[in-house]
Amino acid sequence: MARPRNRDYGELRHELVDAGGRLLAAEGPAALTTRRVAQETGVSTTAVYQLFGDKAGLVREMFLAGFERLAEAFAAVPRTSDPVADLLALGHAYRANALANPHLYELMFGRPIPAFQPDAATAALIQPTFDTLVAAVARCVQEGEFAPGEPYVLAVRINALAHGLCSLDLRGALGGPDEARRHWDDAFDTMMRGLRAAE
Amino acid sequence: MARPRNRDYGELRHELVDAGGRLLAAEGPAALTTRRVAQETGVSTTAVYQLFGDKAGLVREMFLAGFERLAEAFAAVPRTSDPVADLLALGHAYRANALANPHLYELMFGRPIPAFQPDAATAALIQPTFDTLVAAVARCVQEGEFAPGEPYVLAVRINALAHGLCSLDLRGALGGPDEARRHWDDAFDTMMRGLRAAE
DNA sequence: CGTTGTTATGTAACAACGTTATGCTAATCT
DNA sequence: AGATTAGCATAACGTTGTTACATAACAACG
Repeated sequence: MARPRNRDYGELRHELVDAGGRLLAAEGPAALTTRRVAQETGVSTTAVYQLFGDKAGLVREMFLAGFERLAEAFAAVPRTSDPVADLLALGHAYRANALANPHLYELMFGRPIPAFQPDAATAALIQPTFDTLVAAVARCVQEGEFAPGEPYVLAVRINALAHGLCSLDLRGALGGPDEARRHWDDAFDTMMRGLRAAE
Repeated sequence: MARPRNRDYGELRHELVDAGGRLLAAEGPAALTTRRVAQETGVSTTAVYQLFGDKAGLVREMFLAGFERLAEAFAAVPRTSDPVADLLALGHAYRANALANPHLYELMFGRPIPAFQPDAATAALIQPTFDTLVAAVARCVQEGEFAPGEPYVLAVRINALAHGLCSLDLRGALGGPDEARRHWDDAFDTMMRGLRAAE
């Protein structure tokens, strides 16, 4: 009856998201225009609207791709017999991911493109990434390293510190690379000390 | 020989910054256009360019006004004999300020308007606001409540946690108002525990 | 007091943006 | 093979930031 609808699953979709990712990483959110994304991919802007509805739809895909990358970085962190060390390793993976692509990090945790704001459905899709952190915290509690507490709540605490530090770092408020790294490690030391079970 | 240049110090300047602040607070960064700001003030867009150079110049002024407001909120926090309680009060003032005007908070600590990025000179102007926090931390160290440490470094740690929590809160990731408040208080309890001097 | 040089401001236009109406192309089903 | 319809390009619309131009206001000088 009709031409097949590879609309949602075509590879053009992936190419556009990829081009958008490259543009964002290289030149920042201001360079992320539908025209440039289309041009880089060798198609017209119409493709973006056909495949994603509007620019926010494309950005939404880039947003989710960012979280997938973060989830992969988390998955690559080995699990040892020291739950606290594992938690700190997760933190370093989070930090490395942020520093590797600052603009993408801002897209994931800030709001550099006013037209895009993750809705509830989108927010739900990134929950698994956060759950990795919750699980690592739960291990620390179960093995008696942390004082008793609901792992989810403790994870929020750690997440807040991590995000705050990355945010300051990307703004250049933490000094040079070495100094920034020291801030990170020392801040997590303090946080771990606060979470530790009483001796 | 010439007309006086009230260019930099006229009250029109203040009116435009004010109108921009109202627009940002009420409708968010997408509504902050030079045309609307000019229209609200009853002048033409040219005035913005004459007084501020470009849109980023106007936004820069709004940015600084935001930090002045925060500094005032900090100054209104009374100083008691309990330095840790005073520090926590400073934190609550920070939080209240963020929740009172989320869009302004994002302008101050995020990057919702790509055209505006605070340069080094602008960043230097907001240092005094941060110094208030450093001073409060220094008291905690001097009076033996906190373990010895450089106050500036400890303040960064606290600032990171505060910003991370506000950021999550404004994104709605902390649940309802009561739950968000509990997250804040508990997170600061943990941080204070980590900073405390050994008994 | 009028001329002159400079500033303040409005008008109108520019390029670039997000978006959409229109229509051609080509792939699939009957 | 012909009909049907998704996929995409062309070209336009309205809005954005910005600027060239013109005009009006004002202070200093003759």
